[in-house]
Amino acid sequence: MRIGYPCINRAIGCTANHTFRLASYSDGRLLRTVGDNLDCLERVLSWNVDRGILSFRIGSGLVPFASHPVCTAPWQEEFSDRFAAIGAFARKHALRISMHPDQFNLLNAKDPAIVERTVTELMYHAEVLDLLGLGPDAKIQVHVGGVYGDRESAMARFVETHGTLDPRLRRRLAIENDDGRYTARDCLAVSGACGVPVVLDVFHHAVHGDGRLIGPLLDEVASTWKPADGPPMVDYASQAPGRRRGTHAESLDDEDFARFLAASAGRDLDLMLEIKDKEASALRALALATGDPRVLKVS
DNA sequence: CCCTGTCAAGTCACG
DNA sequence: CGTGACTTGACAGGG
Repeated sequence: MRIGYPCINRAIGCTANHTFRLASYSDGRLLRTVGDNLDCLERVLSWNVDRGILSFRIGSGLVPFASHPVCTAPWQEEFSDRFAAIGAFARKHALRISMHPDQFNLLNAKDPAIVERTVTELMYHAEVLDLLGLGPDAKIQVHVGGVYGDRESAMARFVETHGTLDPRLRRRLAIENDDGRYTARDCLAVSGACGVPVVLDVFHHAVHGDGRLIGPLLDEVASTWKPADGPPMVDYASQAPGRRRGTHAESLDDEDFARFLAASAGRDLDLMLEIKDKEASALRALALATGDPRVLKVS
């Protein structure tokens, strides 16, 4: 199991998510920002590898405005060597890399213009992973999308659009159950219709699921992943105590995490910890999962 | 230097 | 009908 965290490392003191206002766009500003972001991404991956953290989700803001018409800078050519070097590092250490585009990406939107913008944005994500030279196990995980008052039709639209996607994108696409619209069962139905792998978010399943136990559900979800897709990806979080239901916890809940480990034992999967304190909880989860005695004694 | 309103994009629940 | 939440705050102007 490769454990990781999304997008941001709070310990190093750099961010790979530098951006700027659209109004202040210039090619120079964009290239400078992308260079800064790649510098930090490189540092984060290296920091992670040194500590045994082998999964990482790259933030969508790595190249700000990449899919916006304003973005005319040739960042792909400018940084192709740097992408290749970072990707080579990831392959050397067998890192599980993924991305998770923003919520306004809706492949099943009713408005064709929204679908078109979504495809452009998702193609940018595929381009980043291609430039890194990563295989199809480097996934782009999205939610199924909106319901629009008719779940069946909305799911059918997703399946139809999925069939029209550029193979460079389709081979990387995965869908994840969300916390209010599409359950894991819904995602499995969509997967059955078009073959897209399903990322199980265990917290979303707890907040908005059908009550099924995690173990059997993991087995069902795992069957949607073909060998080329890599081990199934699973997102984990726990409820923030006293906060509104569905809010992610600030730090790892040892007992909840231990329950997850017990329920998922013996299965090959890669785990993304969506906890607000990021790498700190990932390190603790890694220690708990591998039975590091120094940590186990404390808890 | 710190504070805070605002930032490309969409949907939906909630008050 | 306005606001917050969503995988993730960061930018930038004003005090």
